[in-house]
Amino acid sequence: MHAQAAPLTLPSLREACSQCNLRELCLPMGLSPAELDQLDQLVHVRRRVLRGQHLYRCGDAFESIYAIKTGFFKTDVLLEDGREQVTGFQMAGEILGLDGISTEKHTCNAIALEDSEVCVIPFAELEDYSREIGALQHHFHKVMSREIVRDHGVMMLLGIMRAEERLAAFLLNLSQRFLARGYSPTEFNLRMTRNEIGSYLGLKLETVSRAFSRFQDEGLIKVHQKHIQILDVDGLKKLLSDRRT
Amino acid sequence: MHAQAAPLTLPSLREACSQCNLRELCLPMGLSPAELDQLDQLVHVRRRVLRGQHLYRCGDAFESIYAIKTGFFKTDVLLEDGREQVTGFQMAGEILGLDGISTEKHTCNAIALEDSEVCVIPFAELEDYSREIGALQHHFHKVMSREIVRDHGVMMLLGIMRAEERLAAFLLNLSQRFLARGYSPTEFNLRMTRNEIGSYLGLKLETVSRAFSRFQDEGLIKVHQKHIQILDVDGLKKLLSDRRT
DNA sequence: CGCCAACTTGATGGCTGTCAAGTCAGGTGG
DNA sequence: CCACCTGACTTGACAGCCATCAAGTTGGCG
Repeated sequence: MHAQAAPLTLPSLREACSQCNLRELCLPMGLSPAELDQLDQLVHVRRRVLRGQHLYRCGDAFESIYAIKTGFFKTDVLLEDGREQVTGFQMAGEILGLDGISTEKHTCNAIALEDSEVCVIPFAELEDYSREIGALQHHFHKVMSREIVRDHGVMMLLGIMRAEERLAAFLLNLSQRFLARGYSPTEFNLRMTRNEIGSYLGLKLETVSRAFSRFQDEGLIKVHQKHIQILDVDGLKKLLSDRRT
Repeated sequence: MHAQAAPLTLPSLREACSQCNLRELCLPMGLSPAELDQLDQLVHVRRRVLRGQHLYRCGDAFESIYAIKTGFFKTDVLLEDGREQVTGFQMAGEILGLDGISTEKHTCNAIALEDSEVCVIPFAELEDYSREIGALQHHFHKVMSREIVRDHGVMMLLGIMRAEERLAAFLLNLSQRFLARGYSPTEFNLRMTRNEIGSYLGLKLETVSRAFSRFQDEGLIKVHQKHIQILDVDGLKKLLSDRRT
Protein backbone atom coordinates (compact mmCIF):
# COMPACT_ATOMS: atom_id res chain seq x y z
CA MET A 1 0.00 0.00 0.00
CA HIS A 2 1.66 3.20 -1.09
CA ALA A 3 0.79 6.82 -0.43
CA GLN A 4 -1.02 8.39 -3.35
CA ALA A 5 -3.28 11.38 -3.62
CA ALA A 6 -6.81 10.01 -3.86
CA PRO A 7 -8.59 10.75 -7.11
CA LEU A 8 -10.67 13.86 -6.63
CA THR A 9 -13.59 15.17 -8.55
CA LEU A 10 -13.07 18.86 -8.97
CA PRO A 11 -16.37 20.33 -10.09
CA SER A 12 -15.35 23.84 -9.25
CA LEU A 13 -12.23 23.62 -11.34
CA ARG A 14 -14.01 21.67 -14.03
CA GLU A 15 -12.67 22.39 -17.45
CA ALA A 16 -14.35 20.39 -20.12
CA CYS A 17 -12.33 18.88 -22.96
CA SER A 18 -14.38 21.08 -25.23
CA GLN A 19 -12.90 24.13 -23.51
CA CYS A 20 -9.39 22.82 -23.02
CA ASN A 21 -6.65 24.62 -24.87
CA LEU A 22 -4.79 21.34 -25.20
CA ARG A 23 -7.54 19.67 -27.17
CA GLU A 24 -5.59 19.99 -30.39
CA LEU A 25 -2.74 18.00 -28.92
CA CYS A 26 -4.67 15.57 -26.80
CA LEU A 27 -7.36 12.99 -27.29
CA PRO A 28 -10.19 15.32 -28.45
CA MET A 29 -8.25 16.27 -31.56
CA GLY A 30 -10.38 16.31 -34.65
CA LEU A 31 -13.71 15.74 -32.95
CA SER A 32 -16.81 17.68 -33.94
CA PRO A 33 -18.49 19.94 -31.35
CA ALA A 34 -21.17 17.34 -30.78
CA GLU A 35 -18.60 14.62 -30.30
CA LEU A 36 -16.66 16.84 -27.93
CA ASP A 37 -19.73 17.16 -25.78
CA GLN A 38 -19.86 13.40 -25.57
CA LEU A 39 -16.22 13.21 -24.60
CA ASP A 40 -16.92 15.68 -21.80
CA GLN A 41 -19.15 13.02 -20.29
CA LEU A 42 -16.25 10.61 -20.19
CA VAL A 43 -13.54 12.73 -18.66
CA HIS A 44 -14.93 13.96 -15.40
CA VAL A 45 -12.24 13.24 -12.85
CA ARG A 46 -8.94 14.97 -12.51
CA ARG A 47 -6.13 14.18 -10.20
CA ARG A 48 -3.27 16.21 -8.79
CA VAL A 49 0.13 14.58 -8.58
CA LEU A 50 2.79 16.44 -6.65
CA ARG A 51 6.39 16.48 -7.71
CA GLY A 52 8.03 13.17 -6.90
CA GLN A 53 4.74 11.31 -6.48
CA HIS A 54 3.73 8.34 -8.57
CA LEU A 55 0.73 8.57 -10.88
CA TYR A 56 0.88 4.81 -11.07
CA ARG A 57 3.38 2.11 -10.32
CA CYS A 58 4.56 -0.98 -12.07
CA GLY A 59 2.17 -3.75 -11.07
CA ASP A 60 -0.80 -1.49 -10.29
CA ALA A 61 -4.09 -2.63 -11.75
CA PHE A 62 -4.83 -0.87 -15.00
CA GLU A 63 -8.14 0.94 -15.15
CA SER A 64 -7.56 4.30 -16.73
CA ILE A 65 -5.30 6.17 -19.02
CA TYR A 66 -4.31 9.72 -18.20
CA ALA A 67 -4.08 12.91 -20.20
CA ILE A 68 -1.63 15.41 -18.78
CA LYS A 69 -3.33 18.74 -18.20
CA THR A 70 -0.41 20.51 -16.61
CA GLY A 71 3.02 19.39 -15.52
CA PHE A 72 5.70 17.00 -16.53
CA PHE A 73 6.23 13.27 -16.00
CA LYS A 74 8.75 10.54 -16.54
CA THR A 75 8.02 6.86 -17.02
CA ASP A 76 10.56 4.27 -16.03
CA VAL A 77 11.20 0.58 -15.48
CA LEU A 78 13.33 -0.63 -12.62
CA LEU A 79 15.53 -3.71 -12.60
CA GLU A 80 15.78 -5.85 -9.49
CA ASP A 81 19.25 -4.50 -8.84
CA GLY A 82 17.84 -1.00 -8.65
CA ARG A 83 18.95 0.28 -12.00
CA GLU A 84 16.49 2.44 -13.85
CA GLN A 85 15.60 2.77 -17.50
CA VAL A 86 13.64 5.93 -18.18
CA THR A 87 11.32 5.07 -21.06
CA GLY A 88 10.01 8.56 -21.71
CA PHE A 89 9.29 12.10 -20.60
CA GLN A 90 5.72 13.31 -21.03
CA MET A 91 4.34 16.81 -21.07
CA ALA A 92 0.96 18.57 -21.26
CA GLY A 93 -1.42 17.10 -23.79
CA GLU A 94 0.27 13.71 -23.87
CA ILE A 95 -1.25 10.43 -22.79
CA LEU A 96 0.06 8.18 -20.04
CA GLY A 97 -0.77 4.60 -19.17
CA LEU A 98 -1.07 2.89 -22.56
CA ASP A 99 1.39 0.25 -21.40
CA GLY A 100 -1.20 -1.15 -19.01
CA ILE A 101 -3.78 -2.20 -21.58
CA SER A 102 -1.98 -5.34 -22.65
CA THR A 103 -1.80 -7.14 -19.32
CA GLU A 104 -4.30 -5.06 -17.33
CA LYS A 105 -1.43 -4.15 -15.05
CA HIS A 106 0.87 -1.21 -15.48
CA THR A 107 4.30 -2.29 -16.62
CA CYS A 108 6.18 0.86 -15.73
CA ASN A 109 6.14 3.69 -13.21
CA ALA A 110 4.85 7.16 -13.96
CA ILE A 111 6.32 9.85 -11.74
CA ALA A 112 5.63 13.58 -11.71
CA LEU A 113 8.75 15.70 -12.23
CA GLU A 114 6.82 18.79 -11.19
CA ASP A 115 3.45 19.40 -9.57
CA SER A 116 1.03 18.17 -12.20
CA GLU A 117 -2.59 17.58 -12.97
CA VAL A 118 -4.00 14.80 -15.12
CA CYS A 119 -7.40 14.00 -16.57
CA VAL A 120 -8.43 10.48 -15.64
CA ILE A 121 -9.93 8.57 -18.55
CA PRO A 122 -11.52 5.27 -17.49
CA PHE A 123 -10.39 2.90 -20.18
CA ALA A 124 -13.45 0.67 -20.38
CA GLU A 125 -15.58 3.75 -20.91
CA LEU A 126 -13.17 5.11 -23.50
CA GLU A 127 -13.62 1.88 -25.42
CA ASP A 128 -17.40 2.24 -25.13
CA TYR A 129 -17.30 5.78 -26.47
CA SER A 130 -14.86 4.75 -29.17
CA ARG A 131 -17.40 2.31 -30.52
CA GLU A 132 -19.85 5.16 -30.88
CA ILE A 133 -17.55 7.91 -32.07
CA GLY A 134 -15.48 6.77 -35.02
CA ALA A 135 -13.30 9.86 -34.93
CA LEU A 136 -12.42 9.22 -31.30
CA GLN A 137 -11.62 5.60 -32.02
CA HIS A 138 -9.39 6.52 -34.91
CA HIS A 139 -7.62 9.26 -33.04
CA PHE A 140 -6.97 6.98 -30.11
CA HIS A 141 -5.41 4.47 -32.46
CA LYS A 142 -3.21 7.23 -33.82
CA VAL A 143 -2.11 8.11 -30.31
CA MET A 144 -1.09 4.52 -29.62
CA SER A 145 0.66 4.23 -32.96
CA ARG A 146 2.51 7.47 -32.35
CA GLU A 147 3.81 6.00 -29.15
CA ILE A 148 5.12 2.99 -31.07
CA VAL A 149 6.82 5.25 -33.61
CA ARG A 150 8.31 7.32 -30.81
CA ASP A 151 9.69 4.17 -29.23
CA HIS A 152 11.34 3.24 -32.52
CA GLY A 153 13.02 6.62 -32.50
CA VAL A 154 14.37 5.93 -29.03
CA MET A 155 15.68 2.57 -30.23
CA MET A 156 17.59 4.38 -32.95
CA LEU A 157 19.00 6.76 -30.37
CA LEU A 158 20.12 3.91 -28.16
CA GLY A 159 21.14 1.51 -30.89
CA ILE A 160 23.22 3.53 -33.30
CA MET A 161 23.89 7.04 -32.05
CA ARG A 162 26.87 8.27 -30.11
CA ALA A 163 26.57 10.21 -26.88
CA GLU A 164 26.55 13.70 -28.40
CA GLU A 165 24.13 12.72 -31.12
CA ARG A 166 21.76 11.31 -28.54
CA LEU A 167 21.83 14.47 -26.50
CA ALA A 168 21.38 16.68 -29.55
CA ALA A 169 18.38 14.62 -30.65
CA PHE A 170 17.00 14.86 -27.14
CA LEU A 171 17.30 18.65 -27.02
CA LEU A 172 15.80 19.08 -30.47
CA ASN A 173 12.89 16.85 -29.53
CA LEU A 174 12.19 18.83 -26.37
CA SER A 175 12.50 22.06 -28.32
CA GLN A 176 9.92 20.92 -30.84
CA ARG A 177 7.48 19.84 -28.18
CA PHE A 178 7.77 23.12 -26.31
CA LEU A 179 7.17 24.94 -29.56
CA ALA A 180 4.02 22.92 -30.24
CA ARG A 181 2.71 24.05 -26.85
CA GLY A 182 3.38 27.71 -27.42
CA TYR A 183 6.55 27.93 -25.37
CA SER A 184 9.93 29.11 -26.54
CA PRO A 185 11.69 26.38 -28.50
CA THR A 186 15.08 27.92 -27.77
CA GLU A 187 14.96 28.61 -24.06
CA PHE A 188 13.50 26.37 -21.41
CA ASN A 189 14.10 24.70 -18.09
CA LEU A 190 14.78 21.01 -17.93
CA ARG A 191 12.48 19.27 -15.51
CA MET A 192 14.68 16.21 -15.17
CA THR A 193 18.10 15.63 -13.65
CA ARG A 194 21.23 14.71 -15.58
CA ASN A 195 20.85 11.25 -14.17
CA GLU A 196 17.35 10.92 -15.62
CA ILE A 197 18.46 12.25 -18.99
CA GLY A 198 21.28 9.76 -18.92
CA SER A 199 19.00 6.91 -18.05
CA TYR A 200 16.72 7.82 -20.94
CA LEU A 201 19.62 8.10 -23.38
CA GLY A 202 21.55 5.08 -22.17
CA LEU A 203 24.38 7.22 -20.80
CA LYS A 204 25.85 7.99 -17.40
CA LEU A 205 25.18 11.37 -15.87
CA GLU A 206 28.83 12.37 -16.21
CA THR A 207 28.66 11.77 -19.94
CA VAL A 208 25.54 13.90 -20.20
CA SER A 209 27.21 16.65 -18.24
CA ARG A 210 30.32 16.51 -20.41
CA ALA A 211 28.27 16.63 -23.61
CA PHE A 212 26.39 19.69 -22.34
CA SER A 213 29.69 21.38 -21.58
CA ARG A 214 31.06 20.47 -24.99
CA PHE A 215 27.97 21.88 -26.74
CA GLN A 216 28.42 25.06 -24.77
CA ASP A 217 32.10 25.33 -25.65
CA GLU A 218 31.17 24.94 -29.28
CA GLY A 219 28.59 27.72 -29.04
CA LEU A 220 25.63 25.46 -29.74
CA ILE A 221 23.83 26.06 -26.46
CA LYS A 222 24.09 27.92 -23.22
CA VAL A 223 23.53 25.81 -20.18
CA HIS A 224 23.34 26.77 -16.55
CA GLN A 225 22.11 23.99 -14.32
CA LYS A 226 18.64 23.15 -15.61
CA HIS A 227 18.29 26.26 -17.73
CA ILE A 228 18.94 25.63 -21.42
CA GLN A 229 19.26 28.11 -24.24
CA ILE A 230 19.67 26.80 -27.75
CA LEU A 231 21.89 29.16 -29.74
CA ASP A 232 22.39 27.16 -32.92
CA VAL A 233 19.55 24.82 -33.86
CA ASP A 234 21.10 24.00 -37.21
CA GLY A 235 24.37 23.17 -35.53
CA LEU A 236 22.59 20.64 -33.36
CA LYS A 237 20.77 19.19 -36.34
CA LYS A 238 24.05 18.90 -38.17
CA LEU A 239 25.37 16.75 -35.37
CA LEU A 240 22.66 14.24 -36.23
CA SER A 241 23.34 14.04 -39.95
CA ASP A 242 27.10 14.54 -39.98
CA ARG A 243 28.44 11.17 -39.11
CA ARG A 244 32.12 10.57 -39.59
CA THR A 245 32.52 7.38 -41.59
CA MET B 1 8.55 2.04 -57.89
CA HIS B 2 9.72 -1.13 -56.27
CA ALA B 3 9.07 -4.73 -57.16
CA GLN B 4 6.48 -6.26 -54.92
CA ALA B 5 4.33 -9.30 -55.29
CA ALA B 6 0.85 -8.07 -56.08
CA PRO B 7 -1.74 -8.84 -53.43
CA LEU B 8 -3.48 -12.05 -54.41
CA THR B 9 -6.79 -13.44 -53.38
CA LEU B 10 -6.30 -17.09 -52.80
CA PRO B 11 -9.74 -18.64 -52.56
CA SER B 12 -8.41 -22.10 -53.11
CA LEU B 13 -5.98 -21.80 -50.25
CA ARG B 14 -8.48 -19.91 -48.21
CA GLU B 15 -8.14 -20.55 -44.54
CA ALA B 16 -10.55 -18.61 -42.46
CA CYS B 17 -9.46 -17.05 -39.20
CA SER B 18 -11.99 -19.33 -37.56
CA GLN B 19 -9.99 -22.31 -38.82
CA CYS B 20 -6.51 -20.90 -38.32
CA ASN B 21 -4.34 -22.62 -35.77
CA LEU B 22 -2.76 -19.29 -34.96
CA ARG B 23 -5.98 -17.71 -33.81
CA GLU B 24 -5.01 -17.98 -30.17
CA LEU B 25 -1.92 -15.89 -30.83
CA CYS B 26 -3.29 -13.51 -33.40
CA LEU B 27 -6.08 -11.01 -33.66
CA PRO B 28 -9.03 -13.45 -33.32
CA MET B 29 -8.00 -14.35 -29.80
CA GLY B 30 -10.91 -14.49 -27.43
CA LEU B 31 -13.65 -14.02 -29.98
CA SER B 32 -16.84 -16.06 -29.89
CA PRO B 33 -17.64 -18.35 -32.82
CA ALA B 34 -20.17 -15.84 -34.12
CA GLU B 35 -17.64 -13.03 -33.90
CA LEU B 36 -15.06 -15.17 -35.63
CA ASP B 37 -17.42 -15.59 -38.54
CA GLN B 38 -17.62 -11.82 -38.79
CA LEU B 39 -13.85 -11.53 -38.71
CA ASP B 40 -13.67 -13.99 -41.58
CA GLN B 41 -15.47 -11.40 -43.68
CA LEU B 42 -12.73 -8.89 -42.98
CA VAL B 43 -9.63 -10.91 -43.67
CA HIS B 44 -10.03 -12.17 -47.21
CA VAL B 45 -6.76 -11.32 -48.91
CA ARG B 46 -3.46 -12.96 -48.32
CA ARG B 47 -0.12 -12.06 -49.73
CA ARG B 48 3.08 -13.98 -50.32
CA VAL B 49 6.34 -12.25 -49.58
CA LEU B 50 9.47 -14.02 -50.69
CA ARG B 51 12.66 -13.97 -48.67
CA GLY B 52 14.34 -10.61 -49.02
CA GLN B 53 11.25 -8.84 -50.33
CA HIS B 54 9.61 -5.92 -48.62
CA LEU B 55 6.10 -6.26 -47.24
CA TYR B 56 6.07 -2.49 -47.03
CA ARG B 57 8.59 0.29 -47.07
CA CYS B 58 9.16 3.41 -45.07
CA GLY B 59 7.04 6.10 -46.69
CA ASP B 60 4.48 3.75 -48.25
CA ALA B 61 0.87 4.79 -47.77
CA PHE B 62 -0.68 2.98 -44.85
CA GLU B 63 -3.84 1.07 -45.60
CA SER B 64 -3.61 -2.28 -43.91
CA ILE B 65 -2.02 -4.09 -41.08
CA TYR B 66 -0.74 -7.61 -41.59
CA ALA B 67 -0.97 -10.80 -39.59
CA ILE B 68 1.86 -13.20 -40.27
CA LYS B 69 0.49 -16.57 -41.29
CA THR B 70 3.79 -18.25 -42.02
CA GLY B 71 7.34 -17.01 -42.13
CA PHE B 72 9.57 -14.55 -40.41
CA PHE B 73 10.11 -10.81 -40.79
CA LYS B 74 12.29 -8.01 -39.58
CA THR B 75 11.34 -4.35 -39.31
CA ASP B 76 13.99 -1.68 -39.59
CA VAL B 77 14.63 2.02 -39.96
CA LEU B 78 17.44 3.31 -42.14
CA LEU B 79 19.46 6.46 -41.55
CA GLU B 80 20.50 8.61 -44.49
CA ASP B 81 24.05 7.36 -44.15
CA GLY B 82 22.83 3.83 -44.71
CA ARG B 83 23.02 2.57 -41.19
CA GLU B 84 20.23 0.32 -40.06
CA GLN B 85 18.38 -0.06 -36.81
CA VAL B 86 16.39 -3.26 -36.66
CA THR B 87 13.34 -2.49 -34.53
CA GLY B 88 12.02 -6.02 -34.27
CA PHE B 89 11.74 -9.57 -35.50
CA GLN B 90 8.24 -10.90 -36.09
CA MET B 91 7.00 -14.44 -36.43
CA ALA B 92 3.77 -16.30 -37.17
CA GLY B 93 0.72 -14.91 -35.40
CA GLU B 94 2.22 -11.47 -34.85
CA ILE B 95 0.95 -8.23 -36.33
CA LEU B 96 2.91 -5.93 -38.62
CA GLY B 97 2.23 -2.37 -39.71
CA LEU B 98 0.96 -0.71 -36.54
CA ASP B 99 3.55 2.03 -36.99
CA GLY B 100 1.66 3.36 -40.01
CA ILE B 101 -1.55 4.31 -38.24
CA SER B 102 -0.21 7.49 -36.72
CA THR B 103 0.82 9.32 -39.88
CA GLU B 104 -0.95 7.19 -42.48
CA LYS B 105 2.46 6.35 -43.88
CA HIS B 106 4.64 3.50 -42.81
CA THR B 107 7.60 4.68 -40.77
CA CYS B 108 9.74 1.60 -41.10
CA ASN B 109 10.51 -1.22 -43.53
CA ALA B 110 9.16 -4.74 -43.13
CA ILE B 111 11.28 -7.37 -44.85
CA ALA B 112 10.74 -11.11 -45.07
CA LEU B 113 13.64 -13.14 -43.70
CA GLU B 114 12.18 -16.28 -45.22
CA ASP B 115 9.41 -16.97 -47.70
CA SER B 116 6.32 -15.85 -45.88
CA GLU B 117 2.63 -15.36 -46.12
CA VAL B 118 0.58 -12.65 -44.45
CA CYS B 119 -3.11 -11.98 -44.00
CA VAL B 120 -3.96 -8.48 -45.18
CA ILE B 121 -6.26 -6.64 -42.81
CA PRO B 122 -7.60 -3.38 -44.27
CA PHE B 123 -7.34 -0.99 -41.38
CA ALA B 124 -10.40 1.13 -42.04
CA GLU B 125 -12.47 -2.02 -42.11
CA LEU B 126 -10.84 -3.30 -38.96
CA GLU B 127 -11.92 -0.11 -37.24
CA ASP B 128 -15.45 -0.60 -38.56
CA TYR B 129 -15.64 -4.14 -37.24
CA SER B 130 -14.06 -3.04 -33.97
CA ARG B 131 -16.95 -0.70 -33.39
CA GLU B 132 -19.31 -3.61 -33.71
CA ILE B 133 -17.35 -6.30 -31.92
CA GLY B 134 -16.21 -5.10 -28.53
CA ALA B 135 -13.99 -8.11 -27.98
CA LEU B 136 -12.17 -7.44 -31.23
CA GLN B 137 -11.70 -3.80 -30.35
CA HIS B 138 -10.34 -4.66 -26.93
CA HIS B 139 -8.02 -7.33 -28.24
CA PHE B 140 -6.67 -5.00 -30.88
CA HIS B 141 -5.90 -2.46 -28.19
CA LYS B 142 -4.09 -5.15 -26.28
CA VAL B 143 -2.02 -5.99 -29.34
CA MET B 144 -0.95 -2.36 -29.74
CA SER B 145 -0.22 -2.02 -26.06
CA ARG B 146 1.81 -5.22 -26.11
CA GLU B 147 3.93 -3.69 -28.84
CA ILE B 148 4.56 -0.65 -26.64
CA VAL B 149 5.55 -2.86 -23.72
CA ARG B 150 7.83 -4.88 -26.00
CA ASP B 151 9.50 -1.68 -27.14
CA HIS B 152 10.12 -0.71 -23.53
CA GLY B 153 11.86 -4.05 -23.08
CA VAL B 154 14.09 -3.30 -26.04
CA MET B 155 14.91 0.10 -24.54
CA MET B 156 16.06 -1.68 -21.40
CA LEU B 157 18.19 -4.00 -23.49
CA LEU B 158 19.79 -1.13 -25.29
CA GLY B 159 19.95 1.30 -22.40
CA ILE B 160 21.33 -0.67 -19.51
CA MET B 161 22.42 -4.16 -20.51
CA ARG B 162 25.85 -5.33 -21.52
CA ALA B 163 26.52 -7.23 -24.70
CA GLU B 164 26.19 -10.73 -23.27
CA GLU B 165 23.08 -9.83 -21.31
CA ARG B 166 21.49 -8.48 -24.46
CA LEU B 167 22.21 -11.62 -26.39
CA ALA B 168 21.00 -13.86 -23.56
CA ALA B 169 17.76 -11.88 -23.37
CA PHE B 170 17.41 -12.16 -27.12
CA LEU B 171 17.84 -15.92 -27.13
CA LEU B 172 15.45 -16.43 -24.23
CA ASN B 173 12.86 -14.26 -25.96
CA LEU B 174 13.12 -16.26 -29.18
CA SER B 175 12.98 -19.49 -27.20
CA GLN B 176 9.77 -18.44 -25.49
CA ARG B 177 8.13 -17.42 -28.73
CA PHE B 178 9.01 -20.68 -30.43
CA LEU B 179 7.59 -22.54 -27.46
CA ALA B 180 4.34 -20.60 -27.70
CA ARG B 181 4.05 -21.76 -31.31
CA GLY B 182 4.64 -25.39 -30.55
CA TYR B 183 8.26 -25.53 -31.67
CA SER B 184 11.21 -26.60 -29.60
CA PRO B 185 12.26 -23.82 -27.25
CA THR B 186 15.75 -25.27 -27.00
CA GLU B 187 16.69 -25.94 -30.59
CA PHE B 188 15.96 -23.72 -33.56
CA ASN B 189 17.41 -22.01 -36.57
CA LEU B 190 18.01 -18.29 -36.54
CA ARG B 191 16.42 -16.61 -39.52
CA MET B 192 18.55 -13.50 -39.25
CA THR B 193 22.24 -12.82 -39.76
CA ARG B 194 24.68 -11.84 -37.04
CA ASN B 195 24.61 -8.38 -38.53
CA GLU B 196 20.84 -8.14 -38.10
CA ILE B 197 21.00 -9.46 -34.55
CA GLY B 198 23.67 -6.88 -33.84
CA SER B 199 21.62 -4.10 -35.31
CA TYR B 200 18.67 -5.10 -33.16
CA LEU B 201 20.78 -5.31 -30.01
CA GLY B 202 22.89 -2.22 -30.65
CA LEU B 203 26.04 -4.28 -31.18
CA LYS B 204 28.42 -5.01 -34.03
CA LEU B 205 28.31 -8.39 -35.70
CA GLU B 206 31.73 -9.31 -34.35
CA THR B 207 30.53 -8.72 -30.82
CA VAL B 208 27.50 -10.93 -31.43
CA SER B 209 29.72 -13.65 -32.83
CA ARG B 210 32.10 -13.44 -29.90
CA ALA B 211 29.26 -13.60 -27.41
CA PHE B 212 27.89 -16.71 -29.11
CA SER B 213 31.32 -18.30 -28.93
CA ARG B 214 31.67 -17.36 -25.29
CA PHE B 215 28.25 -18.87 -24.45
CA GLN B 216 29.33 -22.05 -26.20
CA ASP B 217 32.62 -22.18 -24.35
CA GLU B 218 30.71 -21.85 -21.10
CA GLY B 219 28.39 -24.69 -22.05
CA LEU B 220 25.28 -22.53 -22.18
CA ILE B 221 24.48 -23.16 -25.83
CA LYS B 222 25.67 -25.01 -28.87
CA VAL B 223 25.93 -22.87 -31.95
CA HIS B 224 26.78 -23.83 -35.49
CA GLN B 225 26.14 -21.08 -37.98
CA LYS B 226 22.42 -20.33 -37.71
CA HIS B 227 21.59 -23.46 -35.75
CA ILE B 228 21.17 -22.83 -32.03
CA GLN B 229 20.76 -25.31 -29.24
CA ILE B 230 20.15 -24.03 -25.76
CA LEU B 231 21.78 -26.33 -23.23
CA ASP B 232 21.33 -24.33 -20.04
CA VAL B 233 18.28 -22.09 -19.93
CA ASP B 234 18.81 -21.23 -16.29
CA GLY B 235 22.39 -20.30 -17.00
CA LEU B 236 21.21 -17.81 -19.58
CA LYS B 237 18.60 -16.44 -17.22
CA LYS B 238 21.23 -16.08 -14.56
CA LEU B 239 23.21 -13.86 -16.89
CA LEU B 240 20.30 -11.43 -16.80
CA SER B 241 19.89 -11.23 -13.06
CA ASP B 242 23.52 -11.62 -11.99
CA ARG B 243 24.93 -8.18 -12.44
CA ARG B 244 28.29 -7.47 -10.98
CA THR B 245 27.96 -4.25 -9.00
C1' DC C 1 35.45 -25.88 -58.72
C1' DG C 2 35.36 -21.22 -57.57
C1' DC C 3 33.03 -17.38 -55.79
C1' DC C 4 30.77 -14.82 -52.32
C1' DA C 5 28.30 -13.81 -48.26
C1' DA C 6 28.26 -14.99 -43.66
C1' DC C 7 30.84 -16.01 -39.92
C1' DT C 8 34.89 -16.49 -36.61
C1' DT C 9 38.86 -14.92 -34.33
C1' DG C 10 42.77 -11.87 -33.14
C1' DA C 11 44.96 -7.25 -32.34
C1' DT C 12 44.36 -2.61 -31.38
C1' DG C 13 42.03 1.73 -30.26
C1' DG C 14 38.51 4.90 -28.65
C1' DC C 15 34.26 6.12 -26.50
C1' DT C 16 32.10 6.05 -22.52
C1' DG C 17 31.91 4.16 -17.75
C1' DT C 18 33.93 4.36 -13.26
C1' DC C 19 35.99 6.57 -9.46
C1' DA C 20 37.08 10.64 -7.18
C1' DA C 21 37.28 15.44 -5.82
C1' DG C 22 35.40 19.69 -5.87
C1' DT C 23 31.67 23.37 -6.97
C1' DC C 24 27.12 25.16 -6.93
C1' DA C 25 22.37 26.13 -5.53
C1' DG C 26 18.61 25.72 -2.60
C1' DG C 27 16.59 24.72 1.76
C1' DT C 28 16.74 24.41 6.83
C1' DG C 29 17.58 25.72 11.32
C1' DG C 30 20.01 28.29 14.75
C1' DC D 1 20.80 36.62 8.37
C1' DC D 2 24.06 33.33 7.88
C1' DA D 3 26.08 28.77 8.46
C1' DC D 4 25.37 24.39 7.28
C1' DC D 5 23.79 20.47 4.72
C1' DT D 6 22.41 17.93 0.93
C1' DG D 7 21.50 16.77 -3.71
C1' DA D 8 22.74 18.03 -8.25
C1' DC D 9 26.24 19.08 -11.17
C1' DT D 10 31.05 19.60 -13.19
C1' DT D 11 35.55 18.15 -14.21
C1' DG D 12 39.68 15.19 -14.26
C1' DA D 13 42.16 10.69 -14.41
C1' DC D 14 41.97 6.16 -15.57
C1' DA D 15 40.03 1.76 -17.12
C1' DG D 16 37.15 -1.44 -19.58
C1' DC D 17 33.95 -2.83 -22.97
C1' DC D 18 33.00 -2.89 -27.36
C1' DA D 19 34.11 -1.03 -32.13
C1' DT D 20 37.25 -1.19 -35.69
C1' DC D 21 40.41 -3.25 -38.70
C1' DA D 22 42.18 -7.30 -40.58
C1' DA D 23 42.83 -12.12 -41.85
C1' DG D 24 41.15 -16.44 -42.29
C1' DT D 25 37.27 -20.11 -42.37
C1' DT D 26 32.91 -22.06 -43.61
C1' DG D 27 29.00 -23.19 -46.35
C1' DG D 28 25.90 -22.47 -50.16
C1' DC D 29 25.29 -21.98 -54.94
C1' DG D 30 26.07 -21.34 -59.78
